[in-house]
Amino acid sequence: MSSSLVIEDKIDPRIKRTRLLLEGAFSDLLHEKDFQSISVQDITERAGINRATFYAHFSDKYALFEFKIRQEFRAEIEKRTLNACHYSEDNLRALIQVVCEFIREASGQCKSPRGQFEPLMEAQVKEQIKDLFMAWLNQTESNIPAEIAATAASWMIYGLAQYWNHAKERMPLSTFMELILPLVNANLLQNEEELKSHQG
Amino acid sequence: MSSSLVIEDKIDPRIKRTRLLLEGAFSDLLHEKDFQSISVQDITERAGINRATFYAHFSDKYALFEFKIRQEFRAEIEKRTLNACHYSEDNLRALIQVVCEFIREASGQCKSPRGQFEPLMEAQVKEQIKDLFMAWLNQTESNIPAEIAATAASWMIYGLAQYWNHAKERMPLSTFMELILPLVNANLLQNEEELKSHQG
DNA sequence: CGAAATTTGTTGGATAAACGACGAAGGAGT
DNA sequence: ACTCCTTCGTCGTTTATCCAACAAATTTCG
Repeated sequence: MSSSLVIEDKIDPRIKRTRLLLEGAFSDLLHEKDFQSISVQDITERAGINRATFYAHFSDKYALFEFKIRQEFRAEIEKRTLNACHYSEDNLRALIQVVCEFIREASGQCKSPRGQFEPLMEAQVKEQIKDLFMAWLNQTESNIPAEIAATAASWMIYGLAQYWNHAKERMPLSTFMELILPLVNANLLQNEEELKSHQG
Repeated sequence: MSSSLVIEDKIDPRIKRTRLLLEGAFSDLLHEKDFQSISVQDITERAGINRATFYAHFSDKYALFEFKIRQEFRAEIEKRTLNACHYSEDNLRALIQVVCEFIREASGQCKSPRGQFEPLMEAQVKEQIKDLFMAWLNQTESNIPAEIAATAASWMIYGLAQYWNHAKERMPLSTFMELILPLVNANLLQNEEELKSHQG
């Protein structure tokens, strides 16, 4: 059950505990204040963790935020075992759905998503989308370098998901999905000669 | 806001945290197993606390249980500020109500209350009832030693509350209250000469 | 019953967290 | 500009927790 992208040794329970408390406190605070006005003091105070201990784990609140985002997004991916499988249209559809719902959830849960919030989330989520595609595409040989294809796909998917989320009248996700799936797929089909043989 | 019966210094957050986790794990387990079959290992494992650390706080699971009971009962008392006031019929009524509801709650939350469970709870709760009466009665001078009166009252109240809780057809608490209040009051009215002057 | 497995307390050494203090950086108001 | 106040990072020391191991007690089960 270990992730294919992260090595998780048996970690000291104390570390798990403090990180969990810091994340929890941070989440709570994001419901109340906007990202900017939350101080490290606020977080540690709420968490019942000493301020000095915070800096033993994260360099600042941005690092905590990124850690949290990465972790939550990874959890969604792993819940559907997308990290343990290969490229297919079904898996791509599942991935897009995760991204859309993740963005919707996150921006719904926070006081003012538009500040520093979304750019930070964007960077982390895109990176993970890219990593996932890298794992998928590296199983094949292709005329286009995997990193290029993965980068393109991650930007496209995140951009589309954000567009969907911010739209004045947000259309049903299933409708949106059928709309964009051909687009995303088209870019990846250039690698398909090899893929066909892998999927049978 | 400090309790009149316990000195609570600024306590190391780590201590608070581990005790809280141990208590929580213990509560959870009481929903699943009966008291006897819960091991210290179960508790620490569930709490994410090292087993050795458990023994730094409690000598065994009985000590943890007693600590928990005392703390919860005290919380109920303090919530109604019964610890900060004197004897009166209203306060007595409130106290009896706390005891009855506390016993009902506790025995309702646990898998098999009748084992080691209730005797342990009884000892702790009676002791606290007695302490409370001691605080109430020590404000007065009386022909009967306060400790004697407090002991009698604590046994009587707990016994009546347990009777009420275990009855096949549990009568409404308000009914029961009016039934027993004269009884309990009678024992304390022997001290009333002095009390009258205190309450005006 | 007796063997195997589990739980129990306890220990010593390693590590994470708490604490208090410090100077520096940033903001608010005069 | 200035002071006042808060937050920020960082440091050294103390304390709580972790961990592995141990013998003793207890439970389980054949």
